[in-house]
Parts: sequence; C-alpha cells; structure tokens
Amino acid sequence: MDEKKLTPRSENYSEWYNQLVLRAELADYAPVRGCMVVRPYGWAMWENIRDALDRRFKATGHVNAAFPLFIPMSFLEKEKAHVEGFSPELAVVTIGGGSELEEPLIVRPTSETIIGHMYSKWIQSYRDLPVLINQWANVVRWEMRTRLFLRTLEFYWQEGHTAHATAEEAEQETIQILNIYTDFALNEAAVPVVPGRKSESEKFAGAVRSYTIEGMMGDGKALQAGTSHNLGQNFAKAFDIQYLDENNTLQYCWTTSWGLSTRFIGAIIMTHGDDQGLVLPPRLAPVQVVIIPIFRKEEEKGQVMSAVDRVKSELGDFRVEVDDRTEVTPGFKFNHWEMRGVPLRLEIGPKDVAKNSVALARRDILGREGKSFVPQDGIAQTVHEMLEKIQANLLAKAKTFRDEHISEPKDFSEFKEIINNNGWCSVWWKPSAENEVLVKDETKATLRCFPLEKPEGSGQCIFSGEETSERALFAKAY
RNA sequence: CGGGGUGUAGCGCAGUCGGCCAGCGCGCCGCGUUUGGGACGCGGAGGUCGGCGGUUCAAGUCCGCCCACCCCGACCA
Repeated sequence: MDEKKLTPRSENYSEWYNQLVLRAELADYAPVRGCMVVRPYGWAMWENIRDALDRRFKATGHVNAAFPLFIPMSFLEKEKAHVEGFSPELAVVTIGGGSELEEPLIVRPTSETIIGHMYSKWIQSYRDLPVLINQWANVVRWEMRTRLFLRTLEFYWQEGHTAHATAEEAEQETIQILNIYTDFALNEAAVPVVPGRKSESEKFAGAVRSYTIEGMMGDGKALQAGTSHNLGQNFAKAFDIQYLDENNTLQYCWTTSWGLSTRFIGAIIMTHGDDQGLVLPPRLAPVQVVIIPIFRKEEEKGQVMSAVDRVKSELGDFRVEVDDRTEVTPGFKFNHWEMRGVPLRLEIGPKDVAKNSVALARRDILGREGKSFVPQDGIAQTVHEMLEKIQANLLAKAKTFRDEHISEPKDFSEFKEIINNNGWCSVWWKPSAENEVLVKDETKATLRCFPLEKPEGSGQCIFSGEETSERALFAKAY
C-alpha cells in the first residue's frame, strides 16, 4: 500500500497534499465527483477535534441538538443576502416518493434558516433567552472545484446557532466563540491562527459582522479555518424570532452562528506535514504512540513481547498502538507510521530488554536528533513529557514560520513583491470593497481579515494613501 | 465554463514505424528463509488497453466524437 517516495512538499504542493491524505488513509475520493469518503483514521482525527471543541462549548453553556437535512426552498428566500450568497451552490430535491414535490427542498448548505424557523416557535419571553445550541452535521455545497478536506461537496462540521436579548450579548457570544476557536487551534491543533474580522465583501451572506481564524499553510497561502458570525437582527426579522421583554414589549432577538469543519483537518496537514508524510499534534492524533517490537530469534520474541506488554499497560492513559506484524520489517513499520503522523514511536528489542530501556523516536524531529534511549521505569511520565514537548515544538515551529512570512510593506510595489513570494502583508487599510477588487486583480491576494490584535494609532492606506486606523491582513488564499 | 494534461492489472507506469501470446515495478496469494530504517528466493492469481464509431488483411498504437479524472484559472457562506 505504501509507496516508497512521496512527492516533496516544495516540488508540487498540491500533489504532496493529495498523497499525504491518500497514503495516510485519512480519506478517499468518492464515486461522485467532489465527494469524499472519510476513512476510519481520518474520522478518528475528526472525533478528537469534535471532543476538544465540545468540551469548550459545553463549558460555556452550549448544548447539542439536531435539525433536518432538508430545508424548504422558501425558507432560504426569506433572507435576501442569504439566498443570494448560497443559491449558486445548492443541491435541490424536486422529487420525493416518486412524485414531483409541491415545493423543492434544498439539502442544507448551512442551517440558519431552518433553525431560525424553530427558534421563532421556541422563543416567547426574555426568560427563554439566551438559546445556545450547536449541531454536529453534514452539509452540502455544490462547489465548482473541490479538494480533499479543504472544499468538498459534502462536508462535516459543527454549526452553532444562538439567540440573545441584546446586541451586546450577541456580539460577546460571537467573540467568545472566536476565542474558543483560536484557543482550540493553538492549544489542541498547534495551528497558530490569526483571529480577525472579515471585510464587508468577505463576510457571511446575511451577517452583520463575520469573524474568522486564518491559518498559514506550508505554501504560504491562507486558509479560513473557522468562522463566527454576528447576524444582528437580520435572521430574527426574516423568521420572526421575537420575545417579550421585562416591560411587556415585543422585541426581535439578536442571533449568531459559527462553524468549524473537516477543513480543519486539511489545515493541520498543511501546517505540520513534511516530506515524510503527516505530522500530527499529539493532542489530536488518533494514535499518539506506536510500539514496535523487534526480535530475530524465537527466544528473543518472548522477552521482547513481555516487555512490550508491560510498557503498553503503563501507557494506559495514551492512545497506543502495538505494531506486532511479523510479515513486514521494522524499517517498513517506521515509515508506515511516520507517513501517518504518529507523534512518538517506541522501539523495543533485545538490546532494550537487556538494558531495561526503550528507544524513543519523535516524529517532529527525524533522524538521530530525535531519537533517545530511556529507561522502561517511569515510561508513562517520559512519554507524557515528550508528547508535551512535541506539541509545543509544533506550535513554536508553525508560529516562527508564520511570523517570518508576514511582512509590513511600505508601498504597493513592495506589497506586490511580498504577495508574489507567497507572503502575507499586514498594512494600514482604508476599508473599500472596490479597492479590494483592484488589489485582487493585480496580486490575486484577498483581504483575509482585520486582525483583532493591531498596532496603536493610524497610518496611510497602502492602496489609497488615505489616513486610516484600520489594519488589514492580505494574502493569497485557498 | 476556459487553458493544459492523463486514461493500459489494486497502485505507479512502459508499450518505438500499426504486426505473433499485452508487458514491467510495487502490492496481493502460496511455500521457505528473514526482522534495530521501506527484506529475499521460488511458484502463482489478476486485463471490456476509458467508451462508441471509423480506416485497415491487422488497432493499445492512426482518425473522429464522447466520457471521466488531475493541474492552472473563473467561482467559493
């Protein structure tokens, strides 16, 4: 199954990425163009992402529920910007049970409309607020061009939908979720994202304000890795989500929505992967430690395997796999698990049995540098510390890479040069949709976000020269 | 939808000027020897050569049309 050589990352990034996904057995192409089969290893990864997010959502008072896959077409049409944004990419069902439907159904591209419909029934009083619901679901968007994990016709995600009594509360929620996404990205996935606000032209169809976390991939392109939207009263008005306040006055709710998808798996691959294959952050890796027994003779086998069993039972708190296949050599197994990004490999052979030791090899540092010999005693603590080190190292490396590739050009010609070299530009920017278009035409770069963290004061807009206090991040994007 | 490319065994590919029986590597199955960085020997299984049509005594190879996929654009809450 494993091929001997991978296309190097620097040679052909797309090819490299596809090979990583396919050979690590994360996912496959499906019979229908643009659809993806998520294989068990990829799904295990998704489950770990899900757990990490769910913990954070629940800690902030959110609960999970499930809403229908089918949405009446008329629901979508109730919010003008929303229907305009999504129409081109809808899958529509016109026949059900063998006969033409009176009203076509769309396969959900996102669930604001149907959830808004339900919220209007559920919410009567200020005492019903806030409503903080999340759903784990699959959605369909008929994209022209697809890419495994990054943009598939069908994808899996979580979408949160909340309703609040005040604009302030809704904005707080939107920001709180953005912070959760940022925290997840940094501390679980070791992906150093930049949180920020979307420009008017890039915001969600139907939102008042959209926020994003933008990640920098290994080729310097930006990837929108999660979004949080303040919907204002747009959907509340479209779906009559109203409540009576303390003064017995009818008020429209303020709603939010936010999502993070299987695309994030793509972000992890492209942030950490190298020429040997996947490199997974320990916190999210389906297999954190692989143990490889090594022996030649039959009498060695017994001793080695009992040491392996002992070590494995010590490591009960970790996700451990023992590769005891006899039909392939240890060298083959090393490569096999490196391809799959397993953070830590333990080798146990006759020499280790004799010395009561274990050979320990890190995925993030290949070769002799990343290999050490440690005592079997206290192995759980050693492994714990090493996984923490790897986690921290991945984040530090990715951060360094990101910071090295963000520049602050002085003028527009410098801007162009940086973008051409696949860097990001952080600049003063007078918000203007027209100028965004002009920049895109000239450089292919888009306004990724107005970062939440920005320098004090103001400066001259890189494009128009006007004085502005807005700081914008531009990059080529996926 | 435009530009480029590729379709031959599960995967990766070779197949010259049209010519006998369609090949190679990896993988797979069997037996044996192996095991600290992608093991080896021997023996096997596996094919509508993307599809349809045409030219020809003869087509994987030449011609026409169609289809699928990949890459680059356009598009992308």
